[in-house]
Amino acid sequence: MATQRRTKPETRAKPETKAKPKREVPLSRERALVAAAALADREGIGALTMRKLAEELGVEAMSLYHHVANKEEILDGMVDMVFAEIDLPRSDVGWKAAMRERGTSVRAALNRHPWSISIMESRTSPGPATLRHHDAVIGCCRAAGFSLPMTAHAFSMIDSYIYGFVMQEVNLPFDNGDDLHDLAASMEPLFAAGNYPHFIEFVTDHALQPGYAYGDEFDFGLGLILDGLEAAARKQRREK
Amino acid sequence: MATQRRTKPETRAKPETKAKPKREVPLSRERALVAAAALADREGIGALTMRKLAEELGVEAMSLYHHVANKEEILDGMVDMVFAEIDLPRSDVGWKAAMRERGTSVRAALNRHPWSISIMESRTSPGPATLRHHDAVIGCCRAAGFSLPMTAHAFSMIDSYIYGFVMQEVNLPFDNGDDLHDLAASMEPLFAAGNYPHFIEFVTDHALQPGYAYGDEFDFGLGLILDGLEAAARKQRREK
DNA sequence: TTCGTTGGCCTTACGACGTAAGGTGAATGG
DNA sequence: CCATTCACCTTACGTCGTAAGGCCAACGAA
Repeated sequence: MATQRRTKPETRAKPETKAKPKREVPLSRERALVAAAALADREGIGALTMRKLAEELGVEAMSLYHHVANKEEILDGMVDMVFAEIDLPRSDVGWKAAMRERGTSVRAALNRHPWSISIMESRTSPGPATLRHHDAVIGCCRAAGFSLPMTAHAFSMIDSYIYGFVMQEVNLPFDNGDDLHDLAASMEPLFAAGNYPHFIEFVTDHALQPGYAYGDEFDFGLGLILDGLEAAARKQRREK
Repeated sequence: MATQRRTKPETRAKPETKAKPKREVPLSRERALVAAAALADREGIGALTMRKLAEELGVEAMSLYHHVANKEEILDGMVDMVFAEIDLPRSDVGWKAAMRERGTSVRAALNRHPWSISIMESRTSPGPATLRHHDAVIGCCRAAGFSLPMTAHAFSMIDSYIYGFVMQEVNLPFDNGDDLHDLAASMEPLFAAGNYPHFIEFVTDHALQPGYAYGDEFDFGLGLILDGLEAAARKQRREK
């Protein structure tokens, strides 16, 4: 019938000969989101522009708008992709272990994609993976016998802690011991005046000591929160 | 040297007669920062541009660069202004009460200036008010007999929780019960498919109930954390 | 075969943005 | 009285998100 079908091998075989090489795989919302996340991982969220993203995909900027409404939608999609990476709480262990693992997984995902925490906080419409994640967390609490108010407490508290922790962790002005010492050196003049005595003691005698890593604080806090929630849940059950 | 004359009365007396009315109070870093914060409070951080800020001050955009190096420096200064608003922990009450009050004050300040949490996380060089605040918090813990590691735990944990909580609180897609119901209505199609059963139960049977306000969760979590820290500090002291 | 129609991608253009470079004019200090 | 200084302005550049519309290959129907 038609002279040229999409599947005709010759037309596919030598795309380079044409001025406009036919794309073997067409642009799509999914391809755009994956490329956007990869670009943000590699060069930072500030480098994610519609033009750069398009270039990455071998396309012009405006072509993206045939698959997403605007840049906001890309950011929304990226956040949802991060949530899709997070392990849902397991149902074959107690709620505490499940929540600990889930929290660790959230932290890991947000650290793998440091841009995510910064765009999460301006996004307002959760995607399906996000909803699935929230649903599983609530389900985990409910399965453990938490009342709805107690579930709200646990949900709010654990996630607040994780987000706040990662927010600080991701933005530490150093990535290793060397940077840390450089930073300390650069703050010397500030300290010279004798201000901030407790802060300087804390930094020099503790944070700068070999073996200290801020990230190690995470487990302490998460454990303390889970223990506290356990006690609160028990107490509430007793009073009921 | 006399860098600033400004006090000569006649020159100041009739500014309106000139084509270029002489500013009665000259531009300065401080005026710029105050105006920037006010503008961000009023129209959101997205509306804070060098041109709008300048206009606010009756000046052209480039004039700002005689008082600040760049926009980053303005953002840094704004964050420090917010820290300056926060009550330092009192020293005339126990550490727990002091920390509770301080936490409440932090939350209030961050809520008064919803843009602050979003720019805090990209800022890396703390200003004097920020350092003063951190110093006071560390000093409060130390005065209560906390070891340096315990101080690190408390500091990290409390602030992570507060920042994470405010980050969620500030970005709730609703400001009141009406918005909340609108939102719920808009999510109806998502729920119709029977997905997210726990989430929907949680929202309809708890979060949407009259009298529930997310902000009320704050005190529960802060209290639980402070109780947990108290127990941990006591235990550590016993083991020492 | 021919011929509209469709739809994926491109071109051009606009009004923001941050800010580099250099100008201008009034107050200052010699 | 004049040279200097300095606070503020003008102009301009490159980049951003994206509106509007064009182009062309692949298709369905005639």
